Parts: sequence; C-alpha cells; structure tokens
Amino acid sequence: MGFLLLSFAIVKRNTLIVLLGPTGVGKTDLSIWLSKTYNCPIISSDSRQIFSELKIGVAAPSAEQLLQVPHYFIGTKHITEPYSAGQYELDVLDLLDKLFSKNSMQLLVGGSMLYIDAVCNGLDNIPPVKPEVREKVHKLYEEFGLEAVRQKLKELDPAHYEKVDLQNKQRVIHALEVCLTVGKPYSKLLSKQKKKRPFDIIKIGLNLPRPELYERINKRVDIMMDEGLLEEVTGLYPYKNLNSLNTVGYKEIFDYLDKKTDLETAVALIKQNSRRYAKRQLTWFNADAEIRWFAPNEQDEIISTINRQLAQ
RNA sequence: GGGCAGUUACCAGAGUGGCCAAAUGGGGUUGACUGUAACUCAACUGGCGUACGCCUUCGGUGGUUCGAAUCCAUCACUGCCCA
Repeated sequence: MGFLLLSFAIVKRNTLIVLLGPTGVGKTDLSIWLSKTYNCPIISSDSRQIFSELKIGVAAPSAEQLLQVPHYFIGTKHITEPYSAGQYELDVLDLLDKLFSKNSMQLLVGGSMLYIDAVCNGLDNIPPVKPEVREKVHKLYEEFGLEAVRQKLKELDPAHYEKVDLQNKQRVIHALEVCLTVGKPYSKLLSKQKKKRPFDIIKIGLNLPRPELYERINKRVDIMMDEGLLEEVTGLYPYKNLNSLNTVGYKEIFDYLDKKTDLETAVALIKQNSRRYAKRQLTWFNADAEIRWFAPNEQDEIISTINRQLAQ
C-alpha cells in the first residue's frame, strides 16, 4: 500500500500554478509566500518588470524580495532590447523544462494577459517583424494614414482584413507587417488552436471589490512618487520613445517633463491609467473560465484549492 | 444690511420658449484584442424595454404659455463686490 502511494507520488504530473490578477491587487506578496510554501522559484509574467531599468514605476519586486526567493524574468532585459510575447513563450517553456526536472510544481506570477496566455495556450509561430518592414509600414502610416495601411492589408490578406478591427491601428499595422515579413497572408499563420502543454495548469486569480482595488492602485502610485518615481523616469527620459517606455507611470511623467502637464495632473493620470489597465486585465481574465478567484488574503483557501487539485 | 452673479445628469460645463433625456469633456461601466500587449481599439453611461417607444429630470414652490431647463414671482442656498 505504501509502495503504491509512493509510486503514485513519483509519477505525479508536472503542474504549473499560475497566479494572476489586476495590477496592484497584491500578487507579489502572495507569490513570495506561495513560492516558499511549495519551494519553487517565481517565474514572472510581466511585460514591463522584465526590463532592468524599470523598477519603481512597474512595482517590480524589491531587492529584499528578490533575495528571498529566486525570480525569473525580472530585470533580465534592457529597455532597448526588443522583446515579445512570442519570445517569452519560448523562453518560459525552455525554463520550465529545466525546472520541472527538479520540482514537479512550478509557479508563474503576473498580470500580462497575453504573456500568460502565450505560456498556457501558446501563440502561433510567427516570425518577428523585420525592422526594415516595420519602418516601411510606419512610413506608410505616417504619410498616408491608416486607410492606406488598410488597403494594403486588404490586398495582401483579404481574409484578415475582414476580421480585424479596422479602427485599431496597432492591429492593422501589425497584420500588414507580418504579411510583408513572411511573404504570405498573416491569417494563414493563425491556427486558432490551443497548444497542448506537457504539464497541468492551475490558475489562481486574485481580485478585490472594485472600489478597494482602485483605492489600492491610487495609494500605490503615491507611494511610487515617494520612492522616487520622478527621478527614475527623469533618468530614462532619453529613451522615452522606446516601446518599453510606453508604459503607465512613465509616459505621463514624460509629458510632465515635456511641460505638457503639471506634476499633479501627471500623477492623477497615472492613477487613472492604472485603473483602466486593471479593468482591461479583468476583462481579459473574466473570459477565462479556468481561473479560480480569491481575495489576496485568502491564503488558506488558495492552498487547499491547489492541494485538492494536485490530489486529483 | 446693499449690489451683482449663479444653482443643469457622478463631476465639470453648454443650452436662454418647441428640433432637449439635454452638446462637450472628465470620471465610470462593459467589451475586443495571436508578438511593441501596462499596447491599441470599440460601445454604453437618468429609469424601463431588443426595438419604434414610454416614464421621471435641469435648486424648491407657484405662475405665464398650446408648449418651459429656458419667461415671471417668490423662497432657499452659493460666490464675488460694497458696507
């Protein structure tokens, strides 16, 4: 009997716990506790905390927190390095492959919806857009407007033209960029199929009543200012046009530094844009029926839910 | 105490007899989103209804008028100025 149980434990499937939730809900604190509980490192799923130059404004884990448990994908890229959800998917899968050989339980933590999705469901294999193509398409957009980009897309990929939100310049431009990069219609690369992963996934969502969440977000912005966000952003001013700095907390202060607004307004906008971001995250997460939701202080419930799931 | 200005939806703020459930902006809600995603984009925002629509609103009350957020009277409150 004991032998049976033991062998059962050994063949237990690898499991990835995904801790997610809107910005400011308290993922970081809980993740450290979970990491210690299950004795596994933290794999961050945050498209901004991955940049080493962004700290205060993206509420990256503190130096102290980083010392407590190993973190991956925190401050491992420079803001000048291009990075994407697609690359992230590959990087995480590689890492998980290694980590699972040591511990059948791993922990992914973050709020970047597409990044989490890339790990859990996979993205189709689309090569990175060539820089010269990107430049070309952006020129087209700058000079002739969105309609010109739309028409070009209609010509190269009529199927996708029918599906995209034609108002959404980012999506329209990207679709055309991909068409031009790979030399065939973007839509041909999209399978709409979820990839099978060689591990189980347990999704734990953290949320709070809206007013409370917003309150936390507002307060956190004030704390960021106290911690020196203005200085951090000022130091990054030369890089303000980089995509990595098209980020809440940075772009608003760039506007202040450009004298487009006063500091008070900039801070208010950071709060507002953070709230909106949180809302968008929740919209995305709400569509995912696999997520089990908890308040950030329901640690016992979270543990028992995970353990129950593992026992199955 | 006297004079002037004002009171409009969650907030700010247009509207000064019918085309007004009421511009616009903010805030908020809901949603879309397969690689630059903390991005980018959309809808809604007095109530009920899928909709044609119906109902309740523009400080209070009372008038004028076929018809009032808009005109008159009065009361209340707010701001500024003079005392």
